[in-house]
Amino acid sequence: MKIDDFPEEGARSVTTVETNFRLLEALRKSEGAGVTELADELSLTKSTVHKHLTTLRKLGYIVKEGTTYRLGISLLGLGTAARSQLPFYETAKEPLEKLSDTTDEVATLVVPEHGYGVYAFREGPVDDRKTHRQAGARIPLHRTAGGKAILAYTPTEIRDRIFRHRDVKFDSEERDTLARELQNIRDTRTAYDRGEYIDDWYCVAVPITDADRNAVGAVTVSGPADRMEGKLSRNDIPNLIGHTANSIQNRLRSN
Amino acid sequence: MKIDDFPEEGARSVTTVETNFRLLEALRKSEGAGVTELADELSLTKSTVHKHLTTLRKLGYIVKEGTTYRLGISLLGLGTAARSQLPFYETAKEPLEKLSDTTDEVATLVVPEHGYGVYAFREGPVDDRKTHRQAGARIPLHRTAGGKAILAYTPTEIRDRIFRHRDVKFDSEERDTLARELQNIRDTRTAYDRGEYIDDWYCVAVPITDADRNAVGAVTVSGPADRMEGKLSRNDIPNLIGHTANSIQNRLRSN
DNA sequence: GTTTTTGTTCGCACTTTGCGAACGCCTATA
DNA sequence: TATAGGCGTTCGCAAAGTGCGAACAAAAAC
Repeated sequence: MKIDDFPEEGARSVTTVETNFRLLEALRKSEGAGVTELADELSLTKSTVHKHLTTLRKLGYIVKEGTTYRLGISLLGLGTAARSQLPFYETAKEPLEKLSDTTDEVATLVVPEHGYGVYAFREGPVDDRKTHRQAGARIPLHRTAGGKAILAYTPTEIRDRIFRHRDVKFDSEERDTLARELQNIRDTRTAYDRGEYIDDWYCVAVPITDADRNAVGAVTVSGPADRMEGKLSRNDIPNLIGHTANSIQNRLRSN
Repeated sequence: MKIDDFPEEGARSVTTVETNFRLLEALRKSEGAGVTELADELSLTKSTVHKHLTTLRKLGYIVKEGTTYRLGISLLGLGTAARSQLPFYETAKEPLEKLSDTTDEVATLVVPEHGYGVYAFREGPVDDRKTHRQAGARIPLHRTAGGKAILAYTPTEIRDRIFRHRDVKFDSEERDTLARELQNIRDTRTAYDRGEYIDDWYCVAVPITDADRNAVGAVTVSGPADRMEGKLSRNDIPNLIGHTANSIQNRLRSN
C-alpha cells in the first residue's frame, strides 16, 4: 500500500509548494547558497527566490548567515517524527547498532516508500557528508541490495507499477535476469549488490516481511568492495544480518 | 548570527508555503490523520487540504495509507543534510554516544537556532515517541539547561532580541535571577534544569563556545529527577559532560 | 575609482490558490 | 435491506497572492 503510493497523473497540485521544495532540495545539495545562485539553478527570478527563502526563514526551517542560506536543524523534527511512527523503528535501532559494531561496517534499515528505498536508519564507521548516503536518502529499488530484498517480497503487479512510475525500462533479458535474481533472494533470503549502484561499494541485505510475506523493509550491511569481499568469503555477514532482520521481524509480528 | 536570525516583521512571505507547513506540523503531532480532521484543525476547507496533501504526496514527502496521511521517511533527508553541515556534528556524535553510555542517561547536543534550542542529536535509554523530545525538536532557551548554557555565552543585546521575538517577558526580579544564574554558569561552566521545563526531569549542560567565546551549542545529560539526584550527588556527571563538551570544542577550534 | 555582482524592495499582471457545492463511497444504525 | 451520516474526492470560479521585471542599494572585484 505504501510502497506504490502515487497520486494519479494530472492530479491537481499546488505549484507554489513544489517550487518551495525545489528550493529546499537545492539547499540540501549545496550546503549553503545565495539568492542568485539558487535563482539561476532553478530558473526563477531572484525576487521569487528571496520571498520563498524569507518565508522559510520566518518559519524557522532555514537559516541565514551573512548572505548565504542553509537548511535549519529544525527540519530534523519532521523526519524524526515520521521515523518514530514506523511500527518497528524503536525495536530496530539497537540491533542495528550492534550489527554495525560487530561487522565494523555500515548497517542500515531501508524502508519502501513511493517506489524508492529510503534509509530510515544508517549507522557505521563512515563519516558521510554525502547527502545521498544519509538517513532519509532515496535509493533505487532495482539496483541496490536493500531494494532487491524488498522487491523480492513485493507482488508482481505492484513491482510493475513502480517501474512504470520510476521510468525504469528493461529489455526482456534484463527482465529475466531480475526475475531469476529475485527468485534466488526468496530462496536464500539474502540479496547482494556488488558495485551495481556505487562503484567499489558492496552491500548485503535481508528483507523484513509482515505476516502476509510482504516486504516492509530490509536490513543491510555495506562497505568498500575489497574489505567486504574478504568478510563475505568468511560467510558470517549474511547470517548476522539475518539474525538482526529476524529479531526485528519477530517483534513486529508479535504486536 | 545564527541564533538571532529573524526576518524583519512585515517582510513579504508566501502564505501558501506557510499553510503547507502548518499541515506538515499537524501531521507531525497527530501521527496519521485524515482530510476532514486536518481541515477542521487548521480551519481550512477539505478541498484545500486535499490539494496540498496530494502535492506533498506527489513530491514523496508524505504517504497515504488507506485514507490516512502520514509524514514520509524521506523528510529525514532534509534534516540529516542540515545536521551534517554543522561544523562539529561528525566529531560530536561518538563522544555523545559514549557519554550516554557511561551515564546511562539521555545525552543531547543542543544548537541555537532563531531563538530556540534545537536538538541536533539525542541518544539514550528512553524510547521516546514524543515529538518534543526527538532530534529536531525546539526547546525554550531560558528554561532549559542546554538553553541557559547557551544564553550564558551570548551577548546581552542578542539575548534581549531573542526574548523580544519569542515574547518572553521578565519582571525585574526574574531578570536579576536569570542574570545571576548566567553569571554562575560562566563561573562553573555548568547549567542546571531541575524540573523547570519538564516536571520531574532534571538536566545538566555544558556549553560549547567558539574562539570568540560565543556559544555554538551545548552538551546535556538528562533523566528522571530522583535518579539524576542520586547521580549528581556523586558529582561525576558534570565532569563527564565537561570532558565531552571540551573535546568537541577543541576539535572545532583547531580547524 | 569604476564596474560588476550581489541581495533586497516594490508595484502590477496574470496565474493559482482556496473556496463552496456537489458527488460517490463506505460504515453504522435502524 | 434501507437510510442517514461520515468520509475523501472532484470541479468551476472569484478573489487572492504568486512570481515577474525593473529599480535600488550594498558589497566585492577589477
